[in-house]
Amino acid sequence: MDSGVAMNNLYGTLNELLVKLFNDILQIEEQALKCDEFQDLSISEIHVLEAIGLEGSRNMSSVARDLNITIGTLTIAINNLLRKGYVMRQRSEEDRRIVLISLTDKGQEAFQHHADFHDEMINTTISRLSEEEKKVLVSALENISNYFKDKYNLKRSKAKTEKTN
Amino acid sequence: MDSGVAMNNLYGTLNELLVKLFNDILQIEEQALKCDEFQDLSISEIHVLEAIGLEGSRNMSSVARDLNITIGTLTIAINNLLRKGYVMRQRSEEDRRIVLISLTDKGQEAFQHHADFHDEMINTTISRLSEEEKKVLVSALENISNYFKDKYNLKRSKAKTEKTN
DNA sequence: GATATTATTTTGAGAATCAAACTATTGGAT
DNA sequence: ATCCAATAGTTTGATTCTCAAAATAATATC
Repeated sequence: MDSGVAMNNLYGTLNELLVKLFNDILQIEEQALKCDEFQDLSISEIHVLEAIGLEGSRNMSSVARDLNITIGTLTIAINNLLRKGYVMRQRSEEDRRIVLISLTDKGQEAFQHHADFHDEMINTTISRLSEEEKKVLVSALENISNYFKDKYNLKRSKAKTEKTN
Repeated sequence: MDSGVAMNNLYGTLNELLVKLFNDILQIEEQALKCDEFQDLSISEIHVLEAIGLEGSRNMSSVARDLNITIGTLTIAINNLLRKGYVMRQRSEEDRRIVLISLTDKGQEAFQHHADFHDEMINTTISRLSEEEKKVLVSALENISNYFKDKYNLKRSKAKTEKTN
């Protein structure tokens, strides 16, 4: 609520920092993407590539579920990624209703590029923190995460290996 | 999810936590919004209300800059918020080119509702940390934030020290 | 074989966004 | 004073992301 009590500026500081970091990361992800050879990919599209993953083919439904978008939305995204040469689409032989999608070589490169960005961001962050800071940071983030999970019952995207088919 | 956090696997833990938190926060913000009386507000629109703020009027340019959107985009958002009764719009008397926008009572209530969500999130996090840990967390986040700001030259949205309430 | 179920695509619509063209106002320079 | 450049916003046209609902196609069930 309105937290009228004392409220040393720790609260304000922390709130500001988190909001700032959140905005920053969104911007950075966007920026890190656009600067390179994969300029024709949007953030959403990168997330689709991420969800498809490097290992083999996945069907539309499971990928859409992981991304928390409808299959219709995914169909459109895949159409575009297909046109740009990042993914392949083929029908399953066993069950011809099912559409299997997978990354092309180009798609795998884009995937890797994005993964590298994540790596660098995390590694650089870690390297700048003391051992104690690392512990506290992880513990604080776990706290927030658990609090969220309890309080709102979230649909978590891809928590498991998702081979239930 | 192990809370033991072997430090050698810190990278994976942190990466996972961040990705998870990101998805969560987006979903929760949406959800926390929709559940209540302000169902006709989107996340983007709430962010506009946030940027306008409780204190007096602001002009279009500065709000757009804070939100990292074009003035044209903001014009459209303001048109809708006006129609729904969340904001007021009037031209400045001193310089009639300038349009001043501010929150109506209803807009202020929506602002506060969103601020409460933030409050609760932060307070819950803080309350589980010791004094020492609080300091460490702030310092760690500041460290990361500054690194980002330096490395990518980010357009920062409103870093003003404002108190919620 | 008829019907129900499943997997996906298509269609129609609505936000959010941008760039570029346009309007209105102000501030200088002559 | 008048004309021109700069500034502040709005409008327009287009694109992307999204959903819900209708349509299509394949499989499963009875």
